[in-house]
Amino acid sequence: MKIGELASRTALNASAIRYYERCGLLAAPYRVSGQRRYSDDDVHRVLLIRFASDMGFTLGEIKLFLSGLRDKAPVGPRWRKLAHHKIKEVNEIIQRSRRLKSLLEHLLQCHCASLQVCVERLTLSSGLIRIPYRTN
Amino acid sequence: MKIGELASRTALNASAIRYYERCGLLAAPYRVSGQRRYSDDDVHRVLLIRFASDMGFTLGEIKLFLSGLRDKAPVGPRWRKLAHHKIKEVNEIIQRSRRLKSLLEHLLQCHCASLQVCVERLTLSSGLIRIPYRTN
DNA sequence: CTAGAAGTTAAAGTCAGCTTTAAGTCAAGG
DNA sequence: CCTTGACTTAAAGCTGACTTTAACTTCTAG
Repeated sequence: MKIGELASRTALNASAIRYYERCGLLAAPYRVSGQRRYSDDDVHRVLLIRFASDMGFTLGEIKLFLSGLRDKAPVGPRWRKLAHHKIKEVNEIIQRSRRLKSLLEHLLQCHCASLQVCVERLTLSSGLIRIPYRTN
Repeated sequence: MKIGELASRTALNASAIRYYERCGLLAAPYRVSGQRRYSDDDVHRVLLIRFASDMGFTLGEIKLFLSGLRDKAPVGPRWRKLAHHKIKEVNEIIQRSRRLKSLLEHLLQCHCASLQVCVERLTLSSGLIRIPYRTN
């Protein structure tokens, strides 16, 4: 199939697919008079990339993960390390999201005189905000 | 306090604080011979901004939220709408994160011959990847 | 008084992840 | 044959959230 079909099958823009190729996420496909031709395998690969990207992986990480997929060995140690690291990150995201959710829910149903008061009370008492956890 | 102290107290760069001011997230503070002077209230406000930003709010959203905070009325309908919308978003993030986590955990402990096989099995059978859910 | 740290500005740079543009080439239908 | 739409490239543009730079001024310690 040509790039247009791959694009519509993966709900991506053709330019995004070319971009992935430039980034080394997709191998250069064979061509018919200059035009790229793809297989069903490529559809799967692109969908996998998109999934990972939706999940918050950077293209660089995805490239690493996929290079782990190429060599048909069982899951290697470099790959495992990456995965463990990502699981930690994902756990943090889940925890922080839950905190945010309860903050928002409280703000929606509380009976404070004003948001100002309410947020102040929350942020001062719960330690939600006072502790800087940005580590970069 | 001067901008440097506010910056170190909030673990931000002074330039970020000036940027927030330019964006309308912080009011222009009073000045002593041209230099900005801040109060403890400003520390709280900046920490609140940083928290929200860490939580994935855009600066535009934070501006809206904070403008809701300024008028000392109880939580207004515009604010409530915003909060409801954000809760939905956060729920999605949590769900997707959980799916990613179990995918990663499975990949780490499964006994597939290779990652290739394992991922293929998962992505083909579970619907994890085949259904495009990017709606933008 | 003076060095140097910290403040000021506007404007440009950075990063990711694409998209858009410009200027073409190729393919398919009438 | 001609048009139209899909393809090609390199390079520039976009968005968000800052950071960096350049060229100053102001504060502070010795």
